[in-house]
Amino acid sequence: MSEPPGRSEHILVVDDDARIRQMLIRYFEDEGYRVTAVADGQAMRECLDKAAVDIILLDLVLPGGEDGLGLTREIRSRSDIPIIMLTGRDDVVDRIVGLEVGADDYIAKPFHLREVLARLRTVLRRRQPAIASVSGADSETFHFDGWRLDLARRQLVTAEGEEIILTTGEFDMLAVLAKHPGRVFSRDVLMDLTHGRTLEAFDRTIDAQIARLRKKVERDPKRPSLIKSVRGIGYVFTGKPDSPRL
Amino acid sequence: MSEPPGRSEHILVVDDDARIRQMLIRYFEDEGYRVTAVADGQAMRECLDKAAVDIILLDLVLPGGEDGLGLTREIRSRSDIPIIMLTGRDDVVDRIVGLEVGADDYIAKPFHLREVLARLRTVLRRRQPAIASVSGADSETFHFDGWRLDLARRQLVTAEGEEIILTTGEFDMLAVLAKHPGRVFSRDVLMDLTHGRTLEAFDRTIDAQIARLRKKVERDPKRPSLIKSVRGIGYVFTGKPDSPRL
DNA sequence: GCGATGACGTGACGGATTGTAACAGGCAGG
DNA sequence: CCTGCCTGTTACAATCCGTCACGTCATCGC
Repeated sequence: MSEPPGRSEHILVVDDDARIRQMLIRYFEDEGYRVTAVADGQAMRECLDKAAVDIILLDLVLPGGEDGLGLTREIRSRSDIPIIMLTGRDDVVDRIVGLEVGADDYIAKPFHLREVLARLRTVLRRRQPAIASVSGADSETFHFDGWRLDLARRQLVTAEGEEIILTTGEFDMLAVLAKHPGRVFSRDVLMDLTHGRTLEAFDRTIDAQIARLRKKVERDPKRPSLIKSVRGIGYVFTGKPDSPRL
Repeated sequence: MSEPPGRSEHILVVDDDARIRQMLIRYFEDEGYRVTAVADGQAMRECLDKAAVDIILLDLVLPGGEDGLGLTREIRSRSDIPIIMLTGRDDVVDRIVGLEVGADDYIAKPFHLREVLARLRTVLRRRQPAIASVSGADSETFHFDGWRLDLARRQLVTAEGEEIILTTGEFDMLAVLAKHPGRVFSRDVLMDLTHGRTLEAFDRTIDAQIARLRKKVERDPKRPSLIKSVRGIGYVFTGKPDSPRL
């Protein structure tokens, strides 16, 4: 609750909407933070070059051909500064991609200022490992049965070196499962993690997506070896993790 | 709904909202569980120190600077107690992080009590290798009579290298038995371990499942050599463990 | 030994769960 | 506006497995 006495945290806001910048500046300065607000990626770089920044609030969509995802990747390539992404309400895909690219959290617009404050404090407090494993430059690549699943490039390559083209939804599903081999995911959890919404009764969305995914990645979709069903529960990734880097 | 005879599972609830604690206590005690409910991380530690706990329901956000993620990490660093995290509806990030940090499952608030019960039983029954399996410790493979039972991949391979396709229920049954060669399991225990529920009178569920399993894994199902019956008691796994891979 | 009794094996049935083809709405790209 | 891809939905097929029914077998008292 109390401020760190020595110095206050420095927040960098990147958003092209002047009203939002103004609103965030006012609110967080009232809360005792130092705030710098800029409108685009170039100004962001300049700020990062000359001032110490503790956390970045980054709008996902920016004018001038740069978007938050690219900027996040850029920042992550050389720094661990916590990043909270501001996204549209329903950009579930972007959120997941954002996390994979190295953002620490996101907040959907429109947001309540109190919520932003809460998330910001959480991220600052949490900082350390958490997503840390994700933030490693290209370390987010999974190897199993000779296959390679590259989260950054969003591509899947077989043991024979052939790339398998997956749709966005298929890739997200596979990514969630492959990240936790041996873990049984319920359909609820899968729906939440891949779609950001809750499962309705008699909802076969997950099943259909799994079937389509199996048709692409399983040698014999009738006898899956990578993704197995667990009756009454959900699905589990049963690929055998290789020792990475071979 | 009779009590599990010997002992009941001990649930530790960690939530700062007294109403939620009260609600969970009442419901789970009615269901025959023992419940301890505390409000913060410190109380949680004290409880863990002095009592045996079977599963933890952990609120993600807690007062006093500690949150569920940190506590989960802390618990995981020294124990495998199953953890179910209680999260706000939209904290997708925290859920993902939660799973990565080692939680076994999560439930979004507000929740239905029946749902909590279902998840809890699932987790208790299927204590997941969670992150542990990622490290490549493939100790979760059993070898007997030249056969190989791979728990992570959920597959059974004969001495001739042929895979035998088992259903979810068959695999779970075989896994329980094969983990403890020579130990006689009563039907009650098998029902509990494979279905998470107690055996009703005149319930032939286990027998049927054993019969189906034998038909797939026994050379001569009439004269079983892997899974033998113990009249009046239950079943015992009599496969000869090989020295695992030399 | 012999029938009674109870335990176990197992085929069959059907409700529930899962697989999947087909369709259509939505959306991006032209 | 058209076109093609993606994906949620629907309907139906396949599978799983709890239950029932009946047959066999072990055990026991006589």
